[in-house]
Amino acid sequence: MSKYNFKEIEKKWSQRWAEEPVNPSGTDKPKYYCLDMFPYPSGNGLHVGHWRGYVLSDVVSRYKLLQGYEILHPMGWDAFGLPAENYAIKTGTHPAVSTEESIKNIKRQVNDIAALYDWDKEVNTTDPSFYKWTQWIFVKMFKEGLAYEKEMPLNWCPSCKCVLANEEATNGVCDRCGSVVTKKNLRQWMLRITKYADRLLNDLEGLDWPEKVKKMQSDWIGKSYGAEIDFPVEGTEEKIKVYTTRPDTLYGATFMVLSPEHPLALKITTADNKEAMEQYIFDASTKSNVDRMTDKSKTGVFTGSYGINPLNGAKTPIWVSDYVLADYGTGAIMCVPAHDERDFDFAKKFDIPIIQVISKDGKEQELTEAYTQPGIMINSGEFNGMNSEEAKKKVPDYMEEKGFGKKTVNFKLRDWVFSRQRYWGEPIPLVHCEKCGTVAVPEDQLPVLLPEVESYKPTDNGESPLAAIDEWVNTTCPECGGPAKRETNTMPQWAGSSWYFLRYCDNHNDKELASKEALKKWMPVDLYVGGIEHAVLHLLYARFYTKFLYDIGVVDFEEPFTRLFNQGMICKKSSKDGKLYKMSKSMGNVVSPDETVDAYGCDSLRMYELFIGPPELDSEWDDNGIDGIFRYLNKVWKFVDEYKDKIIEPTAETEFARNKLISVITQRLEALTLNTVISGFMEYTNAIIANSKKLNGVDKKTLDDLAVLLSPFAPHIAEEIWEVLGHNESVFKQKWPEYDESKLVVNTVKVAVQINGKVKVTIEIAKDEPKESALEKAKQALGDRLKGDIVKEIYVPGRIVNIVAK
RNA sequence: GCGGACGUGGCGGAAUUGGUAGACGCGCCGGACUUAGAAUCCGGUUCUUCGGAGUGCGGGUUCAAGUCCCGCCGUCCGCACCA
Repeated sequence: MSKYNFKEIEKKWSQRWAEEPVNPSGTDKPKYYCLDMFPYPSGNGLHVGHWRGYVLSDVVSRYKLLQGYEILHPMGWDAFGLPAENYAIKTGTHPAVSTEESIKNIKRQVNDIAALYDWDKEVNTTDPSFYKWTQWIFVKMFKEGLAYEKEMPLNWCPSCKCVLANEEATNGVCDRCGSVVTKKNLRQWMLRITKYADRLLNDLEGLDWPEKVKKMQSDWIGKSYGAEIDFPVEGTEEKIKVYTTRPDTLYGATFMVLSPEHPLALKITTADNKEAMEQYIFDASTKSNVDRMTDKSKTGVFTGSYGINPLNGAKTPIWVSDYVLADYGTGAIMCVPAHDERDFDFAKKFDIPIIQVISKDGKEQELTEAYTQPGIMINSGEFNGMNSEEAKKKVPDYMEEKGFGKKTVNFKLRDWVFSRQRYWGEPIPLVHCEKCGTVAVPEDQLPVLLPEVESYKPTDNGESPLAAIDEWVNTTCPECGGPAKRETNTMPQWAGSSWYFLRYCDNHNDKELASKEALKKWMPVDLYVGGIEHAVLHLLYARFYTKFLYDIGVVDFEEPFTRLFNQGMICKKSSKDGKLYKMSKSMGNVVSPDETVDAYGCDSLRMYELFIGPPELDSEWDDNGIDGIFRYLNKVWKFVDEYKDKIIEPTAETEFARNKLISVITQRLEALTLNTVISGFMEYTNAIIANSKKLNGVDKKTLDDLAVLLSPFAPHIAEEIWEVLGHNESVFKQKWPEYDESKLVVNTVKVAVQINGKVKVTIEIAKDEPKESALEKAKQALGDRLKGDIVKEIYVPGRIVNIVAK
């Protein structure tokens, strides 16, 4: 008897597939585009956690292949970024060199997965033939007025020495390195993503994405409906525009607050408050995001001026406080302490009057905290007695009529800070000319190549290392031919990944980013698999890019990713403190796929990656867990070896087992409950083996179908078994087996018999046993355990008998 | 603070969506084979005082609840003064 020699089998088939790909391109079959989020080619290589998503997407790809689709399942490298650059600073190695080495190593590891990747379709964001088009898209955005330069206080990471987009600085820390982000006033390139806010929000609805991700995006976009209202400043010509979502509370406004950055903050401050105000504004400007967020105690300084409430003429003191954000709404608010928690805190601290204007029952109460619920309007002149939800609509109408304000919409989403002060990124293809201003590099001169530099070190003054290369910086203006200087900032890491999925469709094209036909054939992506960490960043940017390319007629769809799947992480107990962490070098809990493949083979690792737990949840790596899979594959191997020459005609029971296996695997695979697919394999191959023992043989169809069903999961052993069964053509040229529902019908079923809902015995009866006789048999089986008067009898055919007795 | 998800044996996890809780696997226990071990195979494995009890805790709806409702407790995730 031959042994399951996985090393030999896997070597044999990986060579065979390299010679003759099982997924030929250019067919007229329907398409299926299954995409992995492409990795950053880190020098650390892959661990078994990285495999998880790649195995999942490959299983789906191979399943679709067997269902008759032509598959696009590509892989590439998101290779710009800081680790290679930091390594260059330390060692002097050019990032391009270390990146290439990392790619070579990771590619070797990725090949171990035995995914369907067609390396002819590979993309690399740092390849000039790729970033030419990254720059081209930027030029298009620039020409459409979507890219603009602006000086403003920005998130600055003191460790990366680089500005960060809002999305990269959540919780006030740098997304990449965890350093506390500070503010720095800098002139930077911005992308007008806010122009797309409504579309980015509305189009979420039609996507087959995890609800969690959709919610994170819609929260990030943060649309709110409200009103802008003008408060004249008493004794001046100035007006302060405030934004509020609670116009119904306008009668309760007892003070106003400007953000420290508000242009009027100092201007309307009276002489005796000036010094304190200057100090406060200065302190606020040096406060980090983290401090501003974690310390929620209210501080502020009175300007000495008053605003006039346009609705009732009330005089409201104007304060300056850092709890009001400069870049949201108008940077100024009207404050209603009775109905807003933050305003309540502030009013209590600075002893400002609190006027209740909404009440639960229409009566005024002693408020110990802000009342934020809807209710009945009080103390509100002509609006008294009205429901506050109605007043929310009526007050803005009234204000509009009187010319005091208007209804508006606001978003939390900010424009995208797009320039970075680092070396290893795409140069922004712009030229600054004294005569012509800022000019885009003509499209036929792209790409603007990244030049060689002497030092990769970032500077503290917010300048890119590129700024030091005079011969590169100094150029001629493409418009007037006069002297000009190149833009020295580079693009953020996200630029290439915002459109790379388009390039896979037609990666050798040097005329366009991809041809219309290729895009039409493959896009949009049918299934996109990757980690939840990109819920907002990459996925939001990619959607924005796609919508822009749609608007300029490059693509004919508005959403790039039809279905999204976020796989969970694989964790392992740390050797340091015994607690569960995601795999990382620093926690000492990394399991290398190289060693695992060496010990158990690729097929076992692939199946264990799926078996480890529900694919969308984090799972714990168990060093012994893979043994169970390895035993299973050995068992299958032995079974085929033993029975391949003992072929019998199918019987009702072999047909039942075969059809059951097909139905279970297919249904669970469709639902992507892949952990239960594997347990389904174990359960029903056991049934098949038991049958075969009993009948001393197996029918041919069962063996064949088992090989085909197994092939997306354990491609090598499936292919080998398929050959052993006497077939010449690859198993991947076969059709996914279909099951016959009628073969799954059983005549007798085991039914639980309950007394008062507690199971006492089980009986075997006909599937469609009539109620009368089912109850009769149930009572018989219960015998004298059934006591008291029968109150009710329930019979669910095929399921349960329940007798209620008192 | 606000929002969301989750809580099932020693462990990872199943449960046809209200119908026999613990599938499948790990681990463990026993047996076979073996000089012995490894591997393999077979059997057992929620607890139990053998009456029963049991899906974080307490209530509720129902003939029937892991599943639905209400209230707690705990864990994880997202957002974080967005007016």
